[in-house]
Amino acid sequence: MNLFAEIRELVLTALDAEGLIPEGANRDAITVEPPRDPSHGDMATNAAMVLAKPLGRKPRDVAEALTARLAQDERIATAEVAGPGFINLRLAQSVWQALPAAILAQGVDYGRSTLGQGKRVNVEYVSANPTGPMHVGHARGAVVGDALASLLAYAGYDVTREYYINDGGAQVDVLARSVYLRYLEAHDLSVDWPEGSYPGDYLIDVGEALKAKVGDAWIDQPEDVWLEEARTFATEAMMDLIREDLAALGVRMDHFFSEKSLYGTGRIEAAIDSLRARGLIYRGTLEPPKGKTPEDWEPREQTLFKSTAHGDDVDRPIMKSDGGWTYFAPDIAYHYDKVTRGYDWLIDVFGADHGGYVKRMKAAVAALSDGRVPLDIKLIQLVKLYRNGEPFKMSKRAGTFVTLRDVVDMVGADVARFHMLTRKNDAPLDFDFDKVVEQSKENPVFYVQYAHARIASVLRKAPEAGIDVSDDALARADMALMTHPAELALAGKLAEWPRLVEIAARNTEPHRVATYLSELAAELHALWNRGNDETGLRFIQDDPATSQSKIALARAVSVVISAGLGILGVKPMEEMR
RNA sequence: GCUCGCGUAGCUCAGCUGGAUAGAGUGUCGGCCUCCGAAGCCGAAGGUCACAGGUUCGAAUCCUGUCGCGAGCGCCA
Repeated sequence: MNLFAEIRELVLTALDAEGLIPEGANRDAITVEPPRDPSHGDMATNAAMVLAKPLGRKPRDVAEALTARLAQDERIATAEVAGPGFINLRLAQSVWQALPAAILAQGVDYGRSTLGQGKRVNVEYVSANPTGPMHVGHARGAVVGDALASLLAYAGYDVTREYYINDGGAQVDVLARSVYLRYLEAHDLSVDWPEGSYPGDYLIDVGEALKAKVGDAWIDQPEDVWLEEARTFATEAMMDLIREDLAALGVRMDHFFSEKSLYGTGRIEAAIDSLRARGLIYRGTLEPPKGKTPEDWEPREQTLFKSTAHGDDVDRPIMKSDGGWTYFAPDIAYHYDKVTRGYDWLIDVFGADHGGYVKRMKAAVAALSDGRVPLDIKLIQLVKLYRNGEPFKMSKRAGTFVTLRDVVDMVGADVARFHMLTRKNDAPLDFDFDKVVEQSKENPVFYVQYAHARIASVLRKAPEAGIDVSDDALARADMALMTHPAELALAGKLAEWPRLVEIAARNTEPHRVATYLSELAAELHALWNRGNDETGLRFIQDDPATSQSKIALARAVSVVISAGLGILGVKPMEEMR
């Protein structure tokens, strides 16, 4: 149920009845939205201004004809022409009064949309290299990807959450060698750590586990004896670690896809052949990058993907001079796999440092799907850490490296998640360990939770006054008793929720949910405090029937907060003392 | 040099796929607890939406250019 969509249908019906939509007019351009200034009414439509030109009439003439027709509907209290041709609508009081009951009947599914029409979308996120525990930077990508997936599911898409394991490249060999050194240490042998290895403490346990598994069989043995097995052993251990980190943050994947599974199975070759069949693979020599030529640059013939055919700036190599694939080749194969699995839409959530790969990846998917499957890439900007307002310096060497687990241990998954969703993904994020747990209104996590807890407090207290506050009873409350403009305005805010969901989903911007929840919480707090002076606005009244009508409104607010927090992956709090 | 992102109140940021007088928090100043949770609320003050053009009924939003900040730029993922 979406009140804005309903009224928009009403407007379109009225326009048709008046014969005001000429052949070929763009109906999609006609909108019904909340006016920025509440004094303009509950909703406003631009219909007259959009249609004036194709009709060859003045906007105000069109508007007059439309308002006359709209005013006949019982849901419309007043319809007035304003400004350059806006039509401002005020809805009948009964429309707002009916909303809380409708929300209580649907529960957290109020706001669910059919926008996605069951289309299948694959959201790939995190995809951290399996070489160590996840750090804060990964955490933001994980949270944004996870919330985006939930948002799209809520908006009617069939969503798959997927993690691409980079277990095929050279960094996994480095990992395996590092684990081998820890294995030797587990046997009390002293070792040298070469430059570029992973000396992190987290590998000590892995070395011990390896010792328990193979005993002393690998001591003093050459790499070809142990490397392959150590690689498998190490990546599995790292993925266990990563899975635990994700679980601590409340992130659950539907599918883990192994890069390694693409090698030696013909799957990379198949993907490249698919491109070759389209005439997009060739041998050639690239120009050096303009302006800044690398010192060791020399012209070299390579196997290239003609990504420029689909919008890239230069063609990209897919094969190294030693005959091996570049990292780009398995990426192509992986996305080819996603395309062949029949998804209608692909979304990749990458760190901002991968910005240079956006165009080539889009080009690859466009080519492989013949433009059928859109690929959207969300780049996640850095997280800047603070402690009490002071920048928090991270250094792997000094051991002050902040892991995802550190963040969860210090502030909790809910606080971390909400805070990381208060900003657009392409804006840097300040994360202050002290401020995010502060209990004040400058902390949006707290502010929203506090609103929910206050309502829960009312629901606990009301039965003492003999008021039945079960959802069933509240849904049957006599809402005609809820008449104060401040209350009707709050119901109006609840009416925006389904619309907000669709806007956020269309823009793939889960942070809009967090913004909306802050606004909703602010209106609840405002109404609450008005009750200090105007006792008639308190939720608990002497008359049980009046109480029920007001509590039904409050309960509807908490339902919407729960629904919104659910998308963000945050648990609503019943009390905060 | 090229590509992408960003530039909105002193500070941190929202801003509805183009709408009316651009909004919050914070900071400054002034109010509100005998009262459902004051961890909150109300009010005042604060703006050349980086700059210059363009598109149209209408631009913070779309296009072009300029400036500033960040990231990336052939066998590393």
